[in-house]
Amino acid sequence: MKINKQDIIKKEDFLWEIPQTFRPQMLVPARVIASETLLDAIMEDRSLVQLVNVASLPGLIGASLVMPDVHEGYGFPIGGVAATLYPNGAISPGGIGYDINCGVRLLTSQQNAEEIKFKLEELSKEMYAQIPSGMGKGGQINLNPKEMDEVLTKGAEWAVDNGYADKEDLAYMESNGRLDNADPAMVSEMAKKRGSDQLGTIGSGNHFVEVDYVDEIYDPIAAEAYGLSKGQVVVLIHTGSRGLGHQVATDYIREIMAAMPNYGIKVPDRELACVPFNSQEGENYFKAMCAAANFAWCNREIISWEVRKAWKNVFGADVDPLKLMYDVAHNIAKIETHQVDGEKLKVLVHRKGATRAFGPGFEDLPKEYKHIGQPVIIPGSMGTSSYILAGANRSEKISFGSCCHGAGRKLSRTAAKKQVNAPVLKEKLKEIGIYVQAGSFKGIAEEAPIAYKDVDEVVETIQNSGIAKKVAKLRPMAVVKG
DNA sequence: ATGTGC
Repeated sequence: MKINKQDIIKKEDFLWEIPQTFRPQMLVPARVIASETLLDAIMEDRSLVQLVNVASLPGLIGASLVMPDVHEGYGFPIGGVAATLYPNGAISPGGIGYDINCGVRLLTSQQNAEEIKFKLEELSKEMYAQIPSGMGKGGQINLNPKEMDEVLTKGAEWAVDNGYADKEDLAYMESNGRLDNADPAMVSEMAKKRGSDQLGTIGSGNHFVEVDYVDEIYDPIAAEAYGLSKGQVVVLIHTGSRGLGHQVATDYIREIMAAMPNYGIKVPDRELACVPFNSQEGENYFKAMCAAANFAWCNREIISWEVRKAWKNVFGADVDPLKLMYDVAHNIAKIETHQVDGEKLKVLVHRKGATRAFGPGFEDLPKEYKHIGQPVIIPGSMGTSSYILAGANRSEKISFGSCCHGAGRKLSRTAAKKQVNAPVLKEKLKEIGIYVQAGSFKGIAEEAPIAYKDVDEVVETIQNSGIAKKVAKLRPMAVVKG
């Protein structure tokens, strides 16, 4: 299948549509949120073919959607949103991704960039020492089976109960860092074993811990509500459920592929394997996915503990504590209520490389954010800007309350490695005041800024589409990578 | 993304 420009209709500025009539198996139209230039870039890979494939999944409603940072992924595009009818529509592990509850959080300090500049190199080294990173790497905490089950059930709350964090953090996390449908019994022993020493570790690839400063404020009222001010030093943490979530995805993709024929489901790409949510396999996967999501929230909480420890070691025990601004998941499926064609429906929203972005009035928000909308955290690539946005009510109308999740990959990892001289890049970043601490030059090359789309353009497109609005821009000062 | 691959 090939998709050409003439197959795409401009619905409005920044919203494009491949109509349902494009392919007989489509149940709904496929939509793209993008500027014209980004749309051209999106057409370079298989993202739109995958988007059209998603539009044929059983129970899919409204439209299959992609964000301006989209690129191709396993079956589903990364940067995609798919809502299926609950409880008899499809659930598909490929629509969530291998790194279940990969996500981002932002910690805010009371210090400004000028004040900490002279300690930056020391800080980046101390953070690198405190935060285990890299492929297959374990950390300090070894969970016994009972503790593992508690983590899978309680999520970030486990970190609070065990002295790694204060209770206040929980209010500042999507779903309070805990999904109630989790069932540890649905997670394989292999997955538990792989995760047993991985709490508090970032892993590799695009995962990182980064010290940034607030470079620009676009919306002073929202910024004040979120506790952001110009020049302020903040910390971005990007990671997920590590080997545990990966194993859950592996286990259930296999099981669901085998079970699919029993439900008479045929999909255009085997990587879209799915079953009805209310089938045995579907329910088991959902319970395991929720457990893996809880593991990821606990992981980001323990990493925050490590960052806070490094902070005290460098700035002294009585430095003002780092506060959690917010924590968002961007690889997850959630049961939500949405208005579709004038009808209120319960749906399972698959967000794969997409962030929840409900607007003002949304219930699951701390009270000081409720009139602003949900914070959306958009990390850029290494050495470029990141953004804090606020979800807008328009997202509830056109994107099932979702927004983009990053800059979006432009080059494959292999292509990036060919083009980038990592030691030179590391030096160049240091010259412009960004300290990179990485376990491997391979990781630096794969994550080089040229491997990514222009985050400024992606965020501008989001703002113009109306699904979220810009609150602040962040600039990096120090990066810890795997 | 991932103890990097049927």
